[in-house]
Amino acid sequence: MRLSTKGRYAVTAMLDLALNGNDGPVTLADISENQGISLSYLEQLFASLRAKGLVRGVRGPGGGYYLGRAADEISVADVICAVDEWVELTRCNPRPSSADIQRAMTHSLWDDLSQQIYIFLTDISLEDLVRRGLEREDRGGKGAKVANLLGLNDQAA
Amino acid sequence: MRLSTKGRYAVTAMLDLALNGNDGPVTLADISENQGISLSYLEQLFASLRAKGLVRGVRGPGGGYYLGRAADEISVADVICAVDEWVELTRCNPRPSSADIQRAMTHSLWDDLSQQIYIFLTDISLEDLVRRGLEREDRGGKGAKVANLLGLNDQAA
DNA sequence: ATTTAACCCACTACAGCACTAGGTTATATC
DNA sequence: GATATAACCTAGTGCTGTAGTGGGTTAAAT
Repeated sequence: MRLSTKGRYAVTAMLDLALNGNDGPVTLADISENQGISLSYLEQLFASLRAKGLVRGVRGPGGGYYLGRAADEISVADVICAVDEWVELTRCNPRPSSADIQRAMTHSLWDDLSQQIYIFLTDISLEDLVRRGLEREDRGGKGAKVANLLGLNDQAA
Repeated sequence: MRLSTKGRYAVTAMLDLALNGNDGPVTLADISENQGISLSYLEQLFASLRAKGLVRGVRGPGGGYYLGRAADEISVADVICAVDEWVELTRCNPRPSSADIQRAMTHSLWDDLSQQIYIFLTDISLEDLVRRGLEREDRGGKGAKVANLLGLNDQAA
């Protein structure tokens, strides 16, 4: 398991789709402006996402991207794995020294942890994130929350 | 939250200390050989770990490193945060456009997730990892497990 | 026919990872 | 006290992956 800015970009872009995909497809140009990511970099990310069936592209004018499945059927782990492609080769020496054995020990313990993180992220869907975010908007609605996020409550917006 | 090979190196090195720290301090030279990490890189990592009090160095011959606290008092999050130092700057524009607002939305959702992962890793101690690993050695003891890890069960070791 | 926007490919600037190579200090041993 | 050990420190460097630029082509709507 790996967790980098690349994964974050992918997840936030997917959240963008989840939030705005209801009224037609979302263009990469929109996401690029929303998220402040370059268009071509997004194209690379979405090529990976598309290969895993996580998004569906619609060509031509009025086109863009939809989520490939329902938001509650796409886990955070799905998205991160799609763009990160870790191969994690644990090569085994034919004649292991005691150092090799130590390495295998700690490495296997790390793998356990990695597996636990993976399972954890598998259980969180895009829908979960969106709903949990919306739940905190009891008072004031979406605008107030965003304004609060931006630290705008005491100034003009 | 960030999760890279650097964090993995730090955690496996700390696990090395947890496993071998009972009979005297562990030298970085040992860890370097065990884990296949360069000595100087380990020194850099341990400088960070030392700064956070996660390890305690003993100088001179027979010296090395101990864990700074008991293994059940050191979480995986502690270790990863010590070496990764993510600053995560979320700058706010004085006059936010609708794109800024979209960005703040998805960014805050990501932060929620990041927070959840952090809490998750805070609840896992080095002791947990070691014990959980040892628990699977019911049959055959440590040697058999390691041999199995190395795929050695059918060949000479 | 033209425009839109997905889709594709090659190349490049940059940051952080991991290493190399030199030091200096503290301490145990002879 | 001389010596060896191993922590501790600093500067520099190659490498890998990130993120971007700049060109394309294809499919579909107008």
